[in-house]
Amino acid sequence: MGPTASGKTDIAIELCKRFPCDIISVDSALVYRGMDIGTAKPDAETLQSAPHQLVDIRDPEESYSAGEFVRDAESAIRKSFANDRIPLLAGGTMMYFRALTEGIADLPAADETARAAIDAEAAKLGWPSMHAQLETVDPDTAARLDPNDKQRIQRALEVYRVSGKPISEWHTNAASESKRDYSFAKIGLNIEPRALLHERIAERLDLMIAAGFEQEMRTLRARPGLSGDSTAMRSVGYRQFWRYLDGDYDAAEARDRALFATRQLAKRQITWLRSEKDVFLINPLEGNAIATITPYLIDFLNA
RNA sequence: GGCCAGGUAGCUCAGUUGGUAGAGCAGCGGAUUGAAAAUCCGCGUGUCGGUGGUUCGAUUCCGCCCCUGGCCA
Repeated sequence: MGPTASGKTDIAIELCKRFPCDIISVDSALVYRGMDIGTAKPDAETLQSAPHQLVDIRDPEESYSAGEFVRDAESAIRKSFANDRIPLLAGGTMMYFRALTEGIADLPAADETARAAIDAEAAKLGWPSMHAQLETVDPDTAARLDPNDKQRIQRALEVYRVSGKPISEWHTNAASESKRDYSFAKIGLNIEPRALLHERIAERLDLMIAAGFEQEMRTLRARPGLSGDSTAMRSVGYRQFWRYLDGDYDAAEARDRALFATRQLAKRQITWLRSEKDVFLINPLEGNAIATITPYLIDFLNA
């Protein structure tokens, strides 16, 4: 696990050459078909020689979620073990990692109808008012959410409306730990100092643009079911280039905005990483990363 | 060379009728339970271009100089 552009894919593929691993992607954007360049998805050839589970499993019009990920990942992990292989989870969607390793409450799934209704109300009344509404049905959740945190307020209201039960109650009730007969060796990748990560991010973004990211965007924009509000199109890079193609600003500004968004993403990922317990942290630029990881992994596997 | 407009935070700019200044963006820190590459919260000392002068006090007024842009030669 680690921030974007820290070299996770390369290291995962190297590890596969030394251990009998099955790579399972932990990435909320790689799940989408047709979003290849802007997500830095490994190319077809690489995927052929080093197959990744949970890549290209959704169309960009569809949604995916942490809950679905946990189910899919657990299923892939079981299959891998059944074949006497080692599941290697690789990616940067830190909430997915957290949900998988710490468990996630068994909550009602997303409900498009309820969300649309809440959005419509919020457009009229504003989110602070929706927050006040939440306070009357679920004061505990309202207390921990900022009145402007639309996404979480919406989710809390949605759960209450579709189930009649506050989300805080779901959380406390569903504390049942799923019993696992395996444990995780957490390997965290990070590049320090930050400026070095920023350089890699900029280089990679310019490579994406040179590789035809704009054409990929045009193809996506031609899909009738997609809009700038689509979940997939809110991804880093895609969001900024969508607006560029809308004519809101020029290509140079799109590139800059995408760059900023990527750095901000990396920062949030690093915040998750810092709070992660029992991580074996390495800097891929210092020494030989594989040589550092190998003894750690062997110890873990022996234990 | 002359005239005009500017030179204030990393960037774009606001402002101070003279009491040493503040927004947006960037950056940094944090939160994170089915959208998470999402969503949200917090953090603002910078020779106010330089130098003289007036003043109790100048980033603010005046002189000179430097730089940038435009117009005129």
